[in-house]
Amino acid sequence: MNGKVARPTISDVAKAAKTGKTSVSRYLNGEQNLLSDDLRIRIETAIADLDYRPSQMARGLKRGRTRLIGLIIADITNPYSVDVLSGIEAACREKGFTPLVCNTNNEVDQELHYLDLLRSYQVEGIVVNAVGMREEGLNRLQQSALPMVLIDRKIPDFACDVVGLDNIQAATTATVHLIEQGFEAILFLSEPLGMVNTRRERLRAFRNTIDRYPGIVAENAEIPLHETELMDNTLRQFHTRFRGMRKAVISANGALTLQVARAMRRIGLHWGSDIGLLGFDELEWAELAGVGITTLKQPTWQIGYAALEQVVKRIEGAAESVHEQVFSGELIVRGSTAR
Amino acid sequence: MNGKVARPTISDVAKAAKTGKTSVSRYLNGEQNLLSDDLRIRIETAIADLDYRPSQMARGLKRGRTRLIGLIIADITNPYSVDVLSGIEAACREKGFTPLVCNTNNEVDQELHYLDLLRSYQVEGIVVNAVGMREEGLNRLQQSALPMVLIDRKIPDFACDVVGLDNIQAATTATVHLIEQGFEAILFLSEPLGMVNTRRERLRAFRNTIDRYPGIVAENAEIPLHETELMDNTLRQFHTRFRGMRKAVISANGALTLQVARAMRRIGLHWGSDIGLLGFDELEWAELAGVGITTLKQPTWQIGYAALEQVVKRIEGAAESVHEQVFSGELIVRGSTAR
DNA sequence: CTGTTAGCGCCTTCAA
DNA sequence: TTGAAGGCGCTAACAG
Repeated sequence: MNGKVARPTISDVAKAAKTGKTSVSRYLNGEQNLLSDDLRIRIETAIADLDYRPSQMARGLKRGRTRLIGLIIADITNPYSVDVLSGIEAACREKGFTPLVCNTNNEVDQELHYLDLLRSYQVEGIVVNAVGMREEGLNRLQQSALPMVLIDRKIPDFACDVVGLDNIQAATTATVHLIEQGFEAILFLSEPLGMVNTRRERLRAFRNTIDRYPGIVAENAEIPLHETELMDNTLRQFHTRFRGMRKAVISANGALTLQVARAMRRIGLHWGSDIGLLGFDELEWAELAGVGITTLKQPTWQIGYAALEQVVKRIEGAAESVHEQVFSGELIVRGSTAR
Repeated sequence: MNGKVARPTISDVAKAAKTGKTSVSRYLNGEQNLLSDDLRIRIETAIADLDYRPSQMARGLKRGRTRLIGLIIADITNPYSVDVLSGIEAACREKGFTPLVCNTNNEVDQELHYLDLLRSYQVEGIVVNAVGMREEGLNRLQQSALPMVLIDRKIPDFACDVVGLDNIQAATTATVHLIEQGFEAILFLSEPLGMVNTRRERLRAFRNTIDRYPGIVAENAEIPLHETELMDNTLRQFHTRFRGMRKAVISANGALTLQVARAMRRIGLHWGSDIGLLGFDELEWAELAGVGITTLKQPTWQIGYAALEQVVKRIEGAAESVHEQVFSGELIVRGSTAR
């Protein structure tokens, strides 16, 4: 009466429906029109009776199609990633794939580990929001020749489909906005640029834009996320150095904006009055923080969705050359950049 | 030169190492001590040369052990869920399991869909943060007799291991804090109670605590997350009805706290001065919102970790009766509940 | 329209 | 210490 009841197999269904496995298999694979009504109904009821579900393991083994897609997410704690994930998931559901989510916690080691894992589960494609992934990771990846698309960020020296924000447009929009609001000295804050193309592109667009407006001062600084002292000092100095001018800070991503806001709190700088503040990435709490923080919102969900669409295209054999897809950001103006 | 290179199989390795598949299999399964040094080395290099990875699909099929654990998350957009997830992941890594993350988006349909999916991938256990899941879902679950543990919230009429917050302790701590801070009328705000045990337990503990302090007024209201008007009115009324008394609001979870804060903004109520505010769940922006918001922080990561440990125990055959594990919350005091 | 058969890649007796 | 053979649950020829 107790003990593990073995899962019913296709043979059990065949037996119960008094037919062969092939017909059941056909039924399962949508070739139902090839079956007589009678047989179809028998199979239907047998499946229902036994509460049968085909084993994806066996299917995957046989067909080589696992319908699995690997997701490598740099930091699942980041709202950006989560929103993207959400878009990917929706797309997966629509296309009949199942996402295998791997959180690398911003550690390159984990990235390698998960890459292996995904291969061993024979995922049909991968969507990656990479942290580091150089050499080793790249080699493994290229060997496996798996359909893959990058999100947000490119990997240096690696030609691959990418989906992300139109960094030029976004950074330009943000910068112009600040200038129009009358800010005269602007500090672009980012995490260390490294080889991260998004950071570099945003910074470059920022500088290019400022160059078009003589008299406006452009500065930039690279600050690791948790270097609070460096952050405090940088802001303090920027503030005193341009005393008498209208100043503003652009923060290159959401996680950093949080740190900037905290730092301003600590050193008693009020955004909106003492200093302007504009951050990339929308934050659910942006309107609640003081007079509100102006943000540049990315269409995160769409980015995720598009990324998955792109892998699926590749899985289905699209052979076009490397495909880059960018989405425009949207400026959401709040008190922190008011005149 | 191009075209898909077929993944190497165990046979390829065997061939390359000039031996049989059995030995390779033994090598892979840690029975390396049974192999001669010579053979072991040959296999080792063959594996490295071919960059071979055993197919989990085939393994799963053969042994019935997929090393897959299904995670059903009600809303991946919720920071609570993400933190828990993060703990689960860490534990998975340690125990050698792979999480299959399913986001149900708070939809019962999705829950059923994913339950099927997980079964079809033959996951060995499930960790669930359920939304609804009644009848249908339950039946399917009970039939499958899969090791399972619930997170945060129980499912009515379903005996199952649970890991979550000590709601009584937490709600009591929160309530006592407010009373000690001199608040005389306290409104407990939650989403509709429904059959959600966490909401009910928190509310009950709140009322029980207040009962011990004569003269303190306790109220409560149920407000769906996005009913902004209802929220506004409820707060407004509460505020005017107890004019002249020191009032505070407790919000039963993080998502709701965000809505409460927004509503207070809208109707011009300032937490910390006009009214007290305390929310369950820590928020990364809690210190940035006005004078700061006092929160009751859950050890989310630990909860996730513990949940996974528990499923693994079950997978490995623990037959103890239903196991409930609760963690204490920690009050983080900020400006919103100052005297 | 329907059934038989031969593997997919791996592990596990069983025999050498 | 090693290898050969069978089968996990399923699909895809190939016959009827």
